[in-house]
Amino acid sequence: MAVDPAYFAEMEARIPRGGVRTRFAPSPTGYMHVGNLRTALYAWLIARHAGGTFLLRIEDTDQERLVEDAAEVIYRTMAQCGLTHDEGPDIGGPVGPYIQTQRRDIYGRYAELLLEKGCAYRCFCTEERLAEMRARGGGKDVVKYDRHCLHLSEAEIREKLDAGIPYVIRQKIPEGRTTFSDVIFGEISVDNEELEDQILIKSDGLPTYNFANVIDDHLMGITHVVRGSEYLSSAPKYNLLYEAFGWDVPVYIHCSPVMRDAHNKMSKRHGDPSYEDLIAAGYLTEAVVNYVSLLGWSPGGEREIFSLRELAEVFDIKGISKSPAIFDPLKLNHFNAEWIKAMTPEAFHAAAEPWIRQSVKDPALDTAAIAALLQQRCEKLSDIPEKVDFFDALPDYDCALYVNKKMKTTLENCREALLFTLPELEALEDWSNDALAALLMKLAADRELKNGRVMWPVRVAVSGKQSTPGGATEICAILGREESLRRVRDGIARLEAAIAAAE
RNA sequence: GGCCCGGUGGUCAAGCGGCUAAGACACCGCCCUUUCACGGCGGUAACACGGGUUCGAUUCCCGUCCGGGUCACCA
Repeated sequence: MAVDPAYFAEMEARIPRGGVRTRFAPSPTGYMHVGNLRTALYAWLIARHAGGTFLLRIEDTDQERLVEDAAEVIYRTMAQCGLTHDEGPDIGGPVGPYIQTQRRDIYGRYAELLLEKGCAYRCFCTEERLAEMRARGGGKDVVKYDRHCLHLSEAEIREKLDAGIPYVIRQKIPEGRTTFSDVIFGEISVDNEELEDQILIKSDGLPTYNFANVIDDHLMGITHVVRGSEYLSSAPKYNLLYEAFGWDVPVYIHCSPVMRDAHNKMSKRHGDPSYEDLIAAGYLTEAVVNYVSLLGWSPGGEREIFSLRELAEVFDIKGISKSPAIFDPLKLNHFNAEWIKAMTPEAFHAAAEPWIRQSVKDPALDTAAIAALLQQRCEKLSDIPEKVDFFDALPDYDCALYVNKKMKTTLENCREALLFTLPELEALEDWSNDALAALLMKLAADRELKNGRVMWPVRVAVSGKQSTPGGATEICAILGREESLRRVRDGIARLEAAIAAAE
């Protein structure tokens, strides 16, 4: 039971020194929400900006909440976002293992060390006794552990140990006041009276998050700890632990949460989107990363569009804000639209094609040409199917669509326009957008009409929709001669029926 | 409830004692235009409140209010 100094010396020797080291340490719940992604992103950016090391560690000490294959989602999300790690469970590294359940004996050893230093003690209290203690806690809402086991004698401890009574190891909080420093929040100081003798090692022998975190961050040489602000209140306890071990305290960066609205954090429970949900909803990874980076951080200038690489260049911890940020899907839409517009036509076509094909089944239709019309007009890829459904099949539209005040169109003049346009279209040899446009504009000019007087009825006839990506001629060019002419004739028939019905 | 933290337009935010208080999204209007978009131009809209400190407070201090976090053998 005596601690072995050589063991600790060896562990210390493994710690990489010099250079920035950050980590992302999720617990595998099978869900990577936007807040998690942002935390990972900031940790990654801090490391990359400094030319340091970024590592991934899986915190799976809660046996009751284990989710099958949950780590896969994390690996996948990180990889897709470009948040590459230099060390981690899948690729190893100098301070492994990187999965907490595989480090079990490490925590045990360090807990023993604390025991020997007199900074921790064994507690044999049962759940029942604890519950009782809280129950008779008087009028207080919250009751700290009463240190019932703090003063057990060696003999008593021995006796209980021999009897096989389960126990936990608790941190012994000293008297006084603890002050710690956070890059974002500055100096924070609390009275140790507020701190409980928290459990370090659970009765199942596994460490609590709080303990494992301190041990791992130290043994893995983490220089900058990035985590959510919900850990701000336990930071003093961490400091006390570092002090007890005689270790240097890392730089703390506590980030305020990403909110779904003014009162609630983004959460799985509320159905808020995970990274993968956003991708499935038609968002681009670049846009998500870009937008998320700006939720609670500002580069200072007026520029907002940044690639991951550019973010790594300009990222500065000082730009992280103290207050929570509400996730605004509308603004994400804007970033997505910007990233879509920035794509090459080829890249956009590749990304858009599956979405186009959701509603455009006819293999003869040119998805590249359709994509070209779409690129400036969609915010999310998921906007696409609804916008292009008319290519496949003309919807059963209402002739009221033909009447447009701004275009000065009526049922009658639309019928007239289609009637004089139809034979010209039938005679047109070059069925390209340019030729179609030249023809229709000439037809309008010959009659001293605004282009819209001809374009509008043709566009309505070939699309059957109020608005479309692309105008009359672009749609005709994509539909092809036969289908376009068929739809124009159909339009004439519909107009005649509508006019007859009106009379 | 105790303790900790926060509070600039609807949202994200710049600001760090002296500004007509940036910019972006959203919204509205105009222009462009073969629809819708894109683009261009313009507009509405904010320092939670009350005390100090100061020649001068959005900026510093105190209080109030509001909001968040935390007080587990969860992370």
